[in-house]
Amino acid sequence: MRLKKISGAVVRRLPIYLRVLDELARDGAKELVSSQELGERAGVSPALVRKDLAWFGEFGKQGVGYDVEHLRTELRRILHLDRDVPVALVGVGSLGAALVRYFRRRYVADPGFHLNIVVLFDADPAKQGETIEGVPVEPPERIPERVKELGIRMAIVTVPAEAAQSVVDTLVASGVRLLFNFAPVKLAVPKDVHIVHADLSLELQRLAYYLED
Amino acid sequence: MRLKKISGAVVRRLPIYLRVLDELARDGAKELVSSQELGERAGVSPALVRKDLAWFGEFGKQGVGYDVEHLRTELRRILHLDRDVPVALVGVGSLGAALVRYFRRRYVADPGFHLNIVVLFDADPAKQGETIEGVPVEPPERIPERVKELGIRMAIVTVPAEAAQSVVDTLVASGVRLLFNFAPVKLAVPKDVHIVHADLSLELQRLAYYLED
DNA sequence: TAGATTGTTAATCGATTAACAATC
DNA sequence: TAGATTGTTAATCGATTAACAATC
Repeated sequence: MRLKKISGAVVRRLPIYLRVLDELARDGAKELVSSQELGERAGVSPALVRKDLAWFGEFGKQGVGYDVEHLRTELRRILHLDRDVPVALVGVGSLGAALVRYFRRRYVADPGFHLNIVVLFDADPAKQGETIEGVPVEPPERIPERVKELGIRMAIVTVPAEAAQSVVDTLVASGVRLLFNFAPVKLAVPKDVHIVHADLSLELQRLAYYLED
Repeated sequence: MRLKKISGAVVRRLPIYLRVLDELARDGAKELVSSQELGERAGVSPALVRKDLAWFGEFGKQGVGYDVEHLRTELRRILHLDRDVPVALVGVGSLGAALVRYFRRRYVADPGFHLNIVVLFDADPAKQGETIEGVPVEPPERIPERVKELGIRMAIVTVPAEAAQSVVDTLVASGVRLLFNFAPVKLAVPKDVHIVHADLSLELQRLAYYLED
């Protein structure tokens, strides 16, 4: 039940807070954390930490701080990371394959990481039937069928730029609503579909701006 | 000569404009582009396009628009993408190797893409001496020496989280000022060092927020 | 109780949009 | 010239910070 629309800037910080809480829980030194310390570790001001969390409820105790375990549980719930989320990846080139390894290993090693790549798609027949980290590669024609079977609502797109829009259309038509796109193109999607762009070339180019002359 | 400090939000949009101009130049249909069309293709309002560009000079003609080739040249210059920029990559795991392939192929295929990965470093002796896309892998001990020899001011960091801070310290001490970091940690660096974080797990986790309940 | 820290409101800051005179 | 579009200023919007009463 979300009363107000939470801004993207706030949502972007939630996983950072969660990561800090995971570290605090792992080190186990303290059961409580203040907005001061949480902010310091997350790279955010204490006031903003309190304001961000207050959108979702009253998780702290005045004069005391936040209970690490409790806040962790709440943040996991808010982020829907309290249960497994099946994810598809389309485009098993070197970047796609690297991401499968990266996320699958994380999933296996970390019981708190509920994002699970369960199926891969690639148009290259030579790759179909292969597995990467135990996950099978299937032909793109099977996207609608498999997405429905597996209840997939999130997908990673690592196909070449020319193929991206058509792959995304198929994914969206099949019911996928959350996309993590690595193709260097602007994608057209319905308003209820969320896209995060990881445009690595743009990021590297933007760094070049800061080269001193 | 930069009179005002340009905000990060503006800098982030410059490579997007450049990409749109590259597309327009490739298609070759028009020599002129309006802030209206440039904005539409870049996903930005026309007013913001004009305001962003105006920070750097007067590139347009009233009543006419912007000359595609001229604006392209100017943006390349502003972004320091008018000449080759040598880049190092540290951490040749599957993600690092995938990025080398991705960026090297782009560099070879696209004469306008001046970001060139010229040296790789990895602590694994089994990888040292290997090459990826023709680029040699060397031991991290050689970072200071090679960075100086090659005049490197930009590096991509794809080492495990535990190793990231120490690698970054070495890079910075060797003269690197621009970092593209894929390790899921906050890094401490001097004020004159610029970091772009590509924290892929955080991005995927933030998408999960939008899973409907 | 006294000290600490939250949750929240008001003030500030910065970025985007609207509007329009200048001018091609 | 008339129409179009820039460059720029003022208005608006949204996000962050400062401040503090509430309260543990």
